[in-house]
Amino acid sequence: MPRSATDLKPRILAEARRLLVAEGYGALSTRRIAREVGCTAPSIYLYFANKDTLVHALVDEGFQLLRAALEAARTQDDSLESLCRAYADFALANPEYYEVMFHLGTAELARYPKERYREQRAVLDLMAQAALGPGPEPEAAIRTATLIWSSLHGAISLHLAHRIDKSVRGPELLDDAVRVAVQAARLEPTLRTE
Amino acid sequence: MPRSATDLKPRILAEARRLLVAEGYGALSTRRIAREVGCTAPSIYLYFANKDTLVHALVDEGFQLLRAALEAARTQDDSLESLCRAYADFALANPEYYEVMFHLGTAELARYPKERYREQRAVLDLMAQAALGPGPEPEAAIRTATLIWSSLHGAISLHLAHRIDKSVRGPELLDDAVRVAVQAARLEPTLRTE
DNA sequence: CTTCCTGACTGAACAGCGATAACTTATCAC
DNA sequence: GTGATAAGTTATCGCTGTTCAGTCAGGAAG
Repeated sequence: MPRSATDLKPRILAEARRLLVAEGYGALSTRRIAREVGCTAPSIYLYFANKDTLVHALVDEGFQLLRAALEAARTQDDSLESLCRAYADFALANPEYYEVMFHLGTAELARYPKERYREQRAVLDLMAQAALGPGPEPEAAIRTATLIWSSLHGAISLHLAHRIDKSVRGPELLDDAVRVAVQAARLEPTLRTE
Repeated sequence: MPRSATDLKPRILAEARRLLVAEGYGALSTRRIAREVGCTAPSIYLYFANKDTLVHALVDEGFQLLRAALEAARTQDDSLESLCRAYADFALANPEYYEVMFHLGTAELARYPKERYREQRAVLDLMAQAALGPGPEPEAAIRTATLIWSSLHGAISLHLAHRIDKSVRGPELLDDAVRVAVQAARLEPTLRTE
């Protein structure tokens, strides 16, 4: 067996990704990844400082995928609604990614380096542009985009966790959430002064 | 050291609650609880089938607290807005409870017995009543209430996870989310047919 | 050809986790 | 007193993330 030139790092990452998607976050253990890849657990620490940084790499991947999905949607239909729908579709199509991106416990999440929040910001900026255009008030746009985002995230999050009453069908709720988000964008300027 | 009559079960539960609130979900381990209580880890299994059921007991506690908070708010001001605000206040005042109630990983969450979703339903019913009153269409009320709930939950969830852009102040976002939720309740009947 | 170094990798180990089985002990009924 | 029952223990299993000392291949230098 050749020692080097195995390019272990991408193989570890690939296996982590595969395990995440196939068996969920709970199946992500350094030893399991190592076994699956064909090396020993300590080898992982040659390429990742700890398990957190490995998981964070997957989080980053998730945000890249999400951003790509949103940008693809925007080239087809540059409306806020289509953007929201693309966001929801991404979450439903990649629940494991969405979980690792947003549902890590607050403790794990706190270890995610703050600078990388830029990835999220980029996603938000897409929404902000769609909501208000590149207007003269970027702060208001971010505020509105955050509101839209949180509305979407709430419905998606409850839906993925199977916490929605059975009499409320998931897709309908998501449709409604998108509509509410769009409405929120229109109403937001007037909400505050009401 | 007296053997029996120590009433271990409530002490275990109390210590679990204390650890959850003081150090977060990550600090909840059977061994830690046992050490803190002054017994050994297997003793916990005399009163709880496994760690899940212990955690689920805390989840139930959380829902009871939430429900009590909502009902208290309703006696003061029977409006949807005050109910939403009470919900948000509960989450911000008890972030650890909110985390254990809603941010358990999907795997852990799937083990929570479905019958106990009634607790959540009760909370939802409060919102539904406030939104539409005890009208003739309970299904529509539940749908609207779910929409309101998801909007609130999204903003709270992102806020508690510190995922809100620093230019958007948390309380403002929550205020906006409450307003959007209230608007959603008013608009919901017309959303679908738009 | 030998020596030495470097970098990749491993085996063994540590502390902690949830959980189980087998054992001991205290209490109470008879 | 004796036996049953319940409560709590010790010891253990298999798992986790992580560290450390050691091993071994490949290449460079002499």
